Amino acid sequence: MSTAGEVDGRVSPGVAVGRVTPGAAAAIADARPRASRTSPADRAAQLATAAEGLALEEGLHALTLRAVAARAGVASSLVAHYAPSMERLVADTFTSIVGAELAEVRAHAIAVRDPNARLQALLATLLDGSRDDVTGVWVDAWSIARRSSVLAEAVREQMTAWHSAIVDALRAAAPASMHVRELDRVAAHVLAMVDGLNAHELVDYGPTGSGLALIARVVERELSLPEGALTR
Amino acid sequence: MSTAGEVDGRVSPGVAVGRVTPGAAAAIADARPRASRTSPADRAAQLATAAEGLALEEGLHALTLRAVAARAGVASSLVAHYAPSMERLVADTFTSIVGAELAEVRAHAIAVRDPNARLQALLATLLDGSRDDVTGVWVDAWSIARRSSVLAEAVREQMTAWHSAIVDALRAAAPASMHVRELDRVAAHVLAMVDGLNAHELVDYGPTGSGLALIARVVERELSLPEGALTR
DNA sequence: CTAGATATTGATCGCGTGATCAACAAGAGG
DNA sequence: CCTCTTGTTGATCACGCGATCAATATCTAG
Repeated sequence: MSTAGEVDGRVSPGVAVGRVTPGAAAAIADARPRASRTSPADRAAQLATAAEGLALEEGLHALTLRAVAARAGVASSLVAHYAPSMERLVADTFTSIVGAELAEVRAHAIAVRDPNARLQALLATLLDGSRDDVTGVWVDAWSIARRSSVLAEAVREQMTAWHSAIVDALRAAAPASMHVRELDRVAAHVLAMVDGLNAHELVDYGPTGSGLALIARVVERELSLPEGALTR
Repeated sequence: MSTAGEVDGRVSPGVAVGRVTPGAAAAIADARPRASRTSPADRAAQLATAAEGLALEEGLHALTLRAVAARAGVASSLVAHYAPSMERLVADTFTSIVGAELAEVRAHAIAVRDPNARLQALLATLLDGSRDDVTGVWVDAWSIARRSSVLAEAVREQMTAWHSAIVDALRAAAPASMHVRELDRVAAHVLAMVDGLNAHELVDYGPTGSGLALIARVVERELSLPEGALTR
């Protein structure tokens, strides 16, 4: 709007209509059937799903207005309409993905009765390499979070949630005499190892699948469990 | 020069001189005194230094032709002239930074006579937070390596180098009865924890400085050292 | 002192990014 | 059936990216 007359790269100096005719330049943009009119809540959910899938498949870096729009079959301006900014979209998508993973893993672990077996299930699930996509999102997040305080905040929240999930699993398998402080320490140890080992596996470093043995060993000692209690 | 006539954003349809006059459009690009003519080796070294500084200060993501050129006080095309591609520049810069860090830390550790004190010095140096910039480069590298096999290869090389440096330090402090396989296992454990804890610290997660205690505890046990041997 | 070799440059291309906004159209309420 | 709210769109802007190449400027060998 305003400043009239820029069309086709050429400037027509005399034209000062006061308002541009936007369609005049005619560049094909999307060539897509118009998206059906939907309730804001549904559309927001659909865009979130598209963003999550994209991030899992291509990484957080792949979250662009146009890429998310294409995956949802929608104009890029619609994505911008629903997301206040890309920084927020990235942070929210991270939270959704990681939050869902935590809920899923937690549910999977809770289904196991025996505390030792449950702890083992939790650790094994975290390290079996079946969640490389989520691990990739974590690593992307640590990297991007250095430049995005919004994402950094989201990352800290999810790490705290994971920490307490690990503490829960540890407590059930630990002797009652263990204090909260000790459980926190062991949980921090486990979380650091899980994150480190997963980052390593992401670049195909180290013998695959050896991670569980490493962690199980130290956790068994810390919780005074018999050797091999967490590796069957 | 070719395809004539594009100047100032306007297209003069009739002009078909066969060759363009490239300078005609006159857009200010750099406004910088011409860089002194230098030997290729010196210039390459200077550009590498600029790239390393930039990566340490702003992350591997900040490595662009134009950013490196600006820091070196040189035209961006000169950077492109010396680097076969940005992917290579990024991988080489990563290798330089991390390789230098390893050499430095190694030298610092070797200067310590007592094996236990040396091991402690190594671990403390890795975790004291004074190398956040290098940690950032590591995290960026893990993230980018997923899309760059060139960088992934460089990352694996440096991880292997670090692994053996840690093994060296462990061996000196370990009982002679420990086998190579055990030392490898403990080193893998330490490396995973260092990387995990450093990633955590990068987003300000967790109590600062608690990392050394965590690692020292497990290493003392694994090497059959007296409790507190690595924490003074 | 000149001529050749080559280090360095500026311009340009084609593409991708986030953001913005008037215009359009589809469904809901009267 | 018509009106109005609002979900949706296309075009556009200003920017930054890696890469390429003819032209230029400088150093050096003869």
